[in-house]
Amino acid sequence: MGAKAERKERSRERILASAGTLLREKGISGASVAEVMEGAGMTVGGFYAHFPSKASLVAETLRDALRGSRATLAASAGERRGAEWVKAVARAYLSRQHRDNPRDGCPLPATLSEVAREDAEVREALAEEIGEAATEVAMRLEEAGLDDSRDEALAVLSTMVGGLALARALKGSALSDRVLLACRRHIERRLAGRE
Amino acid sequence: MGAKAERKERSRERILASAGTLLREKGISGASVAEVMEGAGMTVGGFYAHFPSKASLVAETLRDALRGSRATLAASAGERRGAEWVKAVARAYLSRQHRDNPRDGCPLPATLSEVAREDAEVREALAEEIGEAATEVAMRLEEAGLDDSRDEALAVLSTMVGGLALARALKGSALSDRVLLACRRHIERRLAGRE
DNA sequence: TGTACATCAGTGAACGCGCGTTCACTGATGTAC
DNA sequence: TGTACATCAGTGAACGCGCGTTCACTGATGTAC
Repeated sequence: MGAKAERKERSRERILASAGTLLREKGISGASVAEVMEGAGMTVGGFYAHFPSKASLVAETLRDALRGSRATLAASAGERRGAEWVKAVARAYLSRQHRDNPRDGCPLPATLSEVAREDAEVREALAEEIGEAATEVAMRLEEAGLDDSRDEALAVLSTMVGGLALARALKGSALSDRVLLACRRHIERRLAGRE
Repeated sequence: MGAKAERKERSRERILASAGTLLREKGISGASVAEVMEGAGMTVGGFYAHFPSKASLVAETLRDALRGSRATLAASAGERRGAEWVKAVARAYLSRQHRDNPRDGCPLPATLSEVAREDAEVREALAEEIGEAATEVAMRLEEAGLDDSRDEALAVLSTMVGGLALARALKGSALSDRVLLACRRHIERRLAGRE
């Protein structure tokens, strides 16, 4: 690969990084192509040398950001296994730190409502990533000896995403902290007495 | 009150009804003032005789739609009490019927991500309505003999909203039905063995 | 190795469009005498 | 009861603005001989 192609590849990564930040902070409609490109140190026109449309960028960014977020969360659970791993991930996900710093976290709470109205391309990207996340959680729940571990994993993911999105929407109210704590406890209780 | 004031009041209700439908179907950014007014049988300009800004309309509509949705759900649980009431509400909320007909349901799954970025006015409206919904659910959980009933209520609400929003975003994938079912079962298990 | 031509990532201005909001206006309703 | 004036809900066109996308152009990199 020549120097030209390498430069292009690096530009593409800067675009995805910029889009990742903006998507987490402002959602899909709030992340304009012009602002994404500005964040990547370029001007609007260049965008279409990298992506055929905004929808395509959103699909790719969602995939990228979800994988990144999943890796960060897994790292925060460290060497734990089974129920302890799931509890550690839930604690990190449903933390004030995560609520107050969208740009470093999971892109879902900021985009979930909008994804439902996006092209199939975007929804398929989400479906694949959610499927993998559910598999990862289900594995730990199985270690913990739970039945129907995949269904439990999907319910735990729903509670985490719903709880964090709700806590963000309620910021400024006493309910916000309460929702985070309530969801954390709820998940912990479901796993009480498991290894 | 004269005929003029009555007419105005009826216009206001038509605006709120139109905004309610559009908010549930297209979210906040997708419900334009012009389209809301068209749905109410009027032209754009008249809007500002009823509301000082779009944010104000959104706050009022959210309140109105959340109350309406709460009443519908309560009706679907009928005369049930305690754990049975909560299970019936969760079944109705996390149904394919509700997932596939946003316009007749809860406005939260379609707007949650966006509300976090709205004015304090909108977020306060949400906080009040969520507070009341939590109180209503907590009452039934207390009847069922659960400890920390208010926290459990907030967690159940988070799971319902998160699960339905996720199921809508995943529409077209096999995961969509699975998420609905998983969240329903998860809530039922939490209440297993309660009256 | 040096020269001529081809490629194409990125620029910057422009496109049509829909947004929230403003405003001069109209005409039916309400009030004063 | 009848007439003259005031009010104000709603109209329809316009405002400035930001959106996603297009396009003629540029200049550095790559290729051919």
